[in-house]
Amino acid sequence: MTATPTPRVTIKDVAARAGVSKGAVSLAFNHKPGLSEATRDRIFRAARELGWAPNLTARTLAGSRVDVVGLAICRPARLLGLEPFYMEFVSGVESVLTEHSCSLLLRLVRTVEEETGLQESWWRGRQIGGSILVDFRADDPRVAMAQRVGMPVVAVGHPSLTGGLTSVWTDDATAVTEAVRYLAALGHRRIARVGGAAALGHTSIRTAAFDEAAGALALAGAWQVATDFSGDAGARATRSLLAASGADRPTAIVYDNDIMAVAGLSVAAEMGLRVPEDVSLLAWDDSQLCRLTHPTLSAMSHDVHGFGAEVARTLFGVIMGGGVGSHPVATPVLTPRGSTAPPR
Amino acid sequence: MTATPTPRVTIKDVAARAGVSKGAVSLAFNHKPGLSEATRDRIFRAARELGWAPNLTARTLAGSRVDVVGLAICRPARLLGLEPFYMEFVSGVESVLTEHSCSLLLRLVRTVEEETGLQESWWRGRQIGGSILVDFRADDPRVAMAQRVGMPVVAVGHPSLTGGLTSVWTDDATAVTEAVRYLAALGHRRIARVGGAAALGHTSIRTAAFDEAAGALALAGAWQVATDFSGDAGARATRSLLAASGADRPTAIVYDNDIMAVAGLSVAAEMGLRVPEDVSLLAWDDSQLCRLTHPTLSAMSHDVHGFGAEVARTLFGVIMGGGVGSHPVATPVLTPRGSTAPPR
DNA sequence: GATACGGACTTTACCGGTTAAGAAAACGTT
DNA sequence: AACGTTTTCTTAACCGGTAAAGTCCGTATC
Repeated sequence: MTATPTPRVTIKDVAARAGVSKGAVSLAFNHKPGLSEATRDRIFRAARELGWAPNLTARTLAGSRVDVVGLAICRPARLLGLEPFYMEFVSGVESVLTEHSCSLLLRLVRTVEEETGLQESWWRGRQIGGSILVDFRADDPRVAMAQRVGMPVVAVGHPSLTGGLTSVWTDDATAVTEAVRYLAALGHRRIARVGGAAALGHTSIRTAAFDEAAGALALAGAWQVATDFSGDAGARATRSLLAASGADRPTAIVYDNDIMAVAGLSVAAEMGLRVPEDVSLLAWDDSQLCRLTHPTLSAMSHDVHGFGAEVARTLFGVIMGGGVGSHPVATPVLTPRGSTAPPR
Repeated sequence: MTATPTPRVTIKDVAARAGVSKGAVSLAFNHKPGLSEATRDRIFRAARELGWAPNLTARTLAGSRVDVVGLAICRPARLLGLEPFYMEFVSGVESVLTEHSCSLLLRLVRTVEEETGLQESWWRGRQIGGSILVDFRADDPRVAMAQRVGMPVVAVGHPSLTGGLTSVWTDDATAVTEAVRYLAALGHRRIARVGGAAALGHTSIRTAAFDEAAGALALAGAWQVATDFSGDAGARATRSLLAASGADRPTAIVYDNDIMAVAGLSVAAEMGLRVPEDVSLLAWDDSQLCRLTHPTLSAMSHDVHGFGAEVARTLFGVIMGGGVGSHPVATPVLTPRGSTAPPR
């Protein structure tokens, strides 16, 4: 297997076998007019016999459409494996790509700058026909890059962050407000939020919305902590929030993803606090995980798979030259389960 | 953004600006000898000024190395999002690919046949320089295909399944035996195993090993159930196992992944059984999840991230023309936590 | 001063397709 | 029968690089 001499079959071989020119084979395989049914058949038969399929690299170079879309994720590799969100998002994206016989070019990067360079070189090198941009931050360099080089992209994030790019987003602000209102309606007056990475745009949006909601409801206590989305960070944050006593301790905590909520659940148990009697917990994203814990986790439920699919569909629209604009998708909907109740 | 005319900068432009031929630019960018330092500098300066980087598609077509590796996963998109295993595996693979400025071409497929065709066309089309094959089953068609076309691949699976392909695998049989012995040593005589998809090769290996271990230890009861790896299936299986009473009920359950173990934990709680007093649970893979539950989950711990990294390293070896053979990696190691104890 | 040689580039022929323009045969018209 | 149209294919020029072979030139050798 070391350097097995692979006898690559090319269009020339097929042409020779069918007794026609390269051009004819190309016409046949692209279903273009200008060939008789008879020759078309002969060509396809020859191709089948030789087991030939057009070389996509050459096809791409010659200027036709590229059937690969890019996705670069800017997060340490180790952390990524722990987050259900991305895998589910990717699976949603894939579900649509597959219908179009399109593949996903995936790459983990360390910084936004690295991603910006990568995306640009993917595009310039015709490696991709378009790209999905995620994890926007304020003044994101990818906005200008995409516009400068004219790369078809879909930005996953609020329009305020994604500039003039076509965007697909969920209304995080409204969802946060709803979460807080729900807990307040249950009677909670001291509410905390364990947020995600502070650098991310959607984190700031949620943070601002939380502050505003807390103010509007005149809560007696409102805390916010930033984390890196990991379960460990969620556990630490929960531990320090619950370590306080009396009026300094929140009676309800909202998490920015579900892995942290699971961690919070376990910290509460370990500290001898009952959920939801002593403290209410509310997760985000709502992967299957939330239904597997005991008590089950109430969550701001969000169809991440469907979200990914919608992003992919929108990208195809953009690549085809349409679908530009801002595409809000369904706001996460509150799904009460066993981890939220009125405070004692 | 619809169809922005992109002024693509090519090697010709750079050559013109530097006042040299295309060939010279190519030499400079591939760090090949035959150019004076002065021209080299001039070329790089010109390239920088024009913001040029070599077009990878063209470079690939011209016959140099391809910096993309393939991975097709044969599983319904929806299910994939739920499994921590793959995301962690992918993140491990990525961590090594990134070092080599290499990207991953990912695609979900429905059947092994579809994957076989896809992999072959990726290879023939020079879309990839090599590929990672996962989820082997008996008489897998990918083995013959890879050998026939001479595609560099690394097969993730036991050599008995992967034919003559270079393989990276963990010793599932030994691990299962160890898991059963451990539970038996704690005093358990009735042990169940909630396994994965029956069609997968490593599932059969584990199933056989469990049977053998159960026989060798002359257990009073040994059950095995096949699932689709989902938490729901794990919950169902657990519920039916624990519904029995007395001598028909297992006192310990081994799961084939951790999501099912988490589900099992919650089912036990819901049925009023205490873990580990009434029933011991043992997870597999051991993602972060196992440390986030309460009680924490004992597991056959397996560095999935490192496993992915090793697979990627091996693939690079194969692509370079070496590293052929069978590469066993560390056997999952038993990590006792809070979910296992002697039966009452 | 003719010969050989090595360094610095340029030329040119691919890689495997696509596609515009051209040519030969088949067809319909008057 | 002469002439314009189609239909059916072929030719040849790209796409943007790589790499082997060729050219030119300054210099060391005898």
